Amino acid sequence: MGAPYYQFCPVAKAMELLDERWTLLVVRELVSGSEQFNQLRRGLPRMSPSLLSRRLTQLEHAGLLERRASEGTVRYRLTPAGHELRPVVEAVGAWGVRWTGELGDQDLDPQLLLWDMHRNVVPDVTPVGRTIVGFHFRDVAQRKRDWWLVLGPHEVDVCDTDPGFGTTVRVVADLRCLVAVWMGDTTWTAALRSERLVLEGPEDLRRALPSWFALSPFSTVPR
Amino acid sequence: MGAPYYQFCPVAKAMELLDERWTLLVVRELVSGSEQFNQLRRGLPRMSPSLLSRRLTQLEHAGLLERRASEGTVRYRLTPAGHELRPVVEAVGAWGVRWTGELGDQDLDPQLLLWDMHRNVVPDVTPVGRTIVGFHFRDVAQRKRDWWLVLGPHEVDVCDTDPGFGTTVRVVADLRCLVAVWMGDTTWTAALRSERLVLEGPEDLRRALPSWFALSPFSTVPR
DNA sequence: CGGTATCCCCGTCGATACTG
DNA sequence: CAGTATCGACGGGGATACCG
Repeated sequence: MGAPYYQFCPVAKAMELLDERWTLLVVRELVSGSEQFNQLRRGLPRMSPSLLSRRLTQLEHAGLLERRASEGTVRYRLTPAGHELRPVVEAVGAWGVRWTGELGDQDLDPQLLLWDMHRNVVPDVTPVGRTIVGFHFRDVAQRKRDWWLVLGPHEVDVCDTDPGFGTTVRVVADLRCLVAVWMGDTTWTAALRSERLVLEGPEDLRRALPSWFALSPFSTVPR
Repeated sequence: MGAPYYQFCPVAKAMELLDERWTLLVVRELVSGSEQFNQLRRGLPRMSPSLLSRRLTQLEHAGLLERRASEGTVRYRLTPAGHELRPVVEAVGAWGVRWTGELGDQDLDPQLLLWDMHRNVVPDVTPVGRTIVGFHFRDVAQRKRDWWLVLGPHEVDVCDTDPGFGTTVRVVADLRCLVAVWMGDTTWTAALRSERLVLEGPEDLRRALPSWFALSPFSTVPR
């Protein structure tokens, strides 16, 4: 599907598929649990829909995923072959954590952070009923400064406008700092102590909030 | 160095480097022990020298390898960061072995096979002194049909013309069959029994020859 | 929600030749 | 041995608009 290398080496044969731009990130999204087109888009905001569509078709033809339409929505699910790319994604990510260096400001996207966090809310640990977590990123441009996570009993939603239920707890932070916490480069505790991250709201909820989120799967990679 | 994804995800940051065409194959060659420019070229025959040069520069700037000139030759060596890509190469290759499907005729290059085999000759198992192993691929075009491996006491050379010392043992085979043996998709025994591979020469050497070569690192991947 | 349809540009890559 | 130099084509991908 990609350009051939004309080598029998399995690394070459695999990379004919995987070295095309965006491909492994699409796989990452699928491995992370996204199934619908627009879910994938939210995890890949800079990818054009036409290219996403093409990549999904390629992956389907390569036997890595199955496209299935049901109940008015289309779902993309990894096949066994696709699932076995998880170790590849993990190996690449683990290497990235260790050797990729400081993140540029360009890499710090609040939407991506919230999208990642929303998938990693720990059920049964969040308060009963609906909880609204507000986020305010002091160092980000106006338009992308404020976000909300609506933790419902059965699902979590990301909003870029006030959902209007009132905010239960508020996280005020430098985006870079919250990303560092999320990636495991620092801890909630250290971030709070440095005051680059502040929690606002009732004391018990402020104390509890860090436990509501599992960190990035790569936060445990030693560095 | 590659086009940015504008994501803080370590998979994305890593793939900015690794998703460019040829890059991971260059790393594979370095992991496999090649150090000099023209050694790398032999493992990447379809890659233009200018592109190889560019990739090496990129990898150097990314801190994955060190370029060192000594005694009139230039050597490229992986840094610790580069070495840690070995698990990535292995994961990609293991997936490739399992899910990449049948090889096309285009992928079967005798030169690459010989180059791979020459790096995996087991020392202390080959006969004392100089041994010449001839290869004749029945199903390959005239020009690339005959090859020789010169097993010396301290090095192994690949030749596409008769080195002229006389051939000790000769392997006559379908290229696809020998590749299958090399990749672990079949065994020397099965190949010999099927007569798609024939050994010519003194009986003791014919018996011993399979033990002279370690198979591809991916031959042990279960499938 | 789940995509197509264009359109154009720019950069990558491939091919080939050549050099210290 | 270890690369540069040059050049052209092509096609991947970004952007945007639009549709069922």
